[in-house]
Amino acid sequence: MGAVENERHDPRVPLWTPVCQAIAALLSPYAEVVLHDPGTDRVLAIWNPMTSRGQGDPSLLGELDDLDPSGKDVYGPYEKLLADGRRLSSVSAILRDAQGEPSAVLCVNLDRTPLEQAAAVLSAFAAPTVQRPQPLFEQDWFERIQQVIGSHVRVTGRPVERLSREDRLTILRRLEQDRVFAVRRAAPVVAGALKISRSTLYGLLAELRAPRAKE
Amino acid sequence: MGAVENERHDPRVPLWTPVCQAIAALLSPYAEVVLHDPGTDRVLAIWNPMTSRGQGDPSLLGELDDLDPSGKDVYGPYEKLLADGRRLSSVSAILRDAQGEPSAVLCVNLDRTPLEQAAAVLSAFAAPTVQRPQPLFEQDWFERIQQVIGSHVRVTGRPVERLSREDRLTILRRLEQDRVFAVRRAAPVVAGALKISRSTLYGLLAELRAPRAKE
DNA sequence: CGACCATCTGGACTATTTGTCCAAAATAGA
DNA sequence: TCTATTTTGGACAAATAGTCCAGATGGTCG
Repeated sequence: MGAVENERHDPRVPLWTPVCQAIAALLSPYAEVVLHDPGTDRVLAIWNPMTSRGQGDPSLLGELDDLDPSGKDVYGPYEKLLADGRRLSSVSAILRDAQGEPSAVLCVNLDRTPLEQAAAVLSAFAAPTVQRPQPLFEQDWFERIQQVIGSHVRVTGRPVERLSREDRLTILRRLEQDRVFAVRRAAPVVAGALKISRSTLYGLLAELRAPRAKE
Repeated sequence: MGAVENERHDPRVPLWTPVCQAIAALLSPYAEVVLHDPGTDRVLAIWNPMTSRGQGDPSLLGELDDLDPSGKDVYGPYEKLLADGRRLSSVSAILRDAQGEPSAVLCVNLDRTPLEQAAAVLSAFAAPTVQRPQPLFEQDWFERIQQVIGSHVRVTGRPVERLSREDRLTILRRLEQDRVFAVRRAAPVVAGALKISRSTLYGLLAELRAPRAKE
């Protein structure tokens, strides 16, 4: 930890330390508590770190992505995935000083993996051995694409070649909901099926995924 | 502990009592252990009874339904439903004397309800509130992983930490069949769930996928 | 105990896939 | 035809997937 000195005396750290420590202690060892400086976008302090981040490091993970100042100060819990496969539940909160000005951003990352494993063990314990008949899994993501597009074409009566922009957005919204793009190589296949270029595909997707950027 | 005059001296009861008592103690208070007489179809003894049956009562629940003497002596676990809605997992075993003759039938009935409730609590803990838009398609790949691994662990009795190389290959073969690795980011999750490194994971996978390289 | 074998690990590295960007071409409309 | 919008191909940048290997680990056997 290099740049410790110049932030050691940041008044915000001692201010929020008790809360953070309490949370970290309560949820240890499965939760990491991070205090960010929203101005410099760096870590002010961290308790029980799960990644290799330390104080002064830039805020990774996009924890501060879209903390729009409209309305709520608490975000999540939403899901995050670590490189090593752990699944986190994260909540963030904007901490304000006495004047109501944003002072720091608090993030709590809880590793859900052990809980989920425990749940799996418990629910499987002494359960009948007969396996569930396997939900077909994602064999059919390909068919699914055909299906969604085909059905839309049939409903609107427009052939794939001349669907409107809106049509395509609708279809993509649907495929996105169905998590089709969580399957490797699905994107180019969809582009092909829609007879549009990969660029366009990603453009439309970005539009969908953007919270409310447009308008 | 059940004991009635006219059967007090049945030599089978003292013979099997230690095992039954041990099982009952281990799983108490959620399991009932019953010792049946396959000849008279009556209860020889019962520990930790969950229903109102007692010693000498006729064997209810059809626990002895189809214990065909061909091959295995252990049956289940299969599911049973109690009148009050509790879900039981049951195993039965034919106990044989020194001559190999059927001596008694052991049934263990485990009440799964509290476990299932606990599992529900655990899996809900800190789960993202906004997620799960559509269970339509399979986002279940994660659960699937838990399921496959969990079931293997249960069957072999080995905890995840000390599965053998073969165990892991078996599990991976299964996951591969289920196309789990066609899902983005599945690999590190599997590695994490198996408690092995990403390297090892890919090594084992390569071994599986190699046509006939090994030998 | 110590050598030995098999396997696993962390990390560096390469390959493939995903996602972004932009200037130019295509298309739709008035 | 002229203009505004959208699409396209292709160049990049970023993220994931997969490979490789030297060293760590763990179990076995004399």
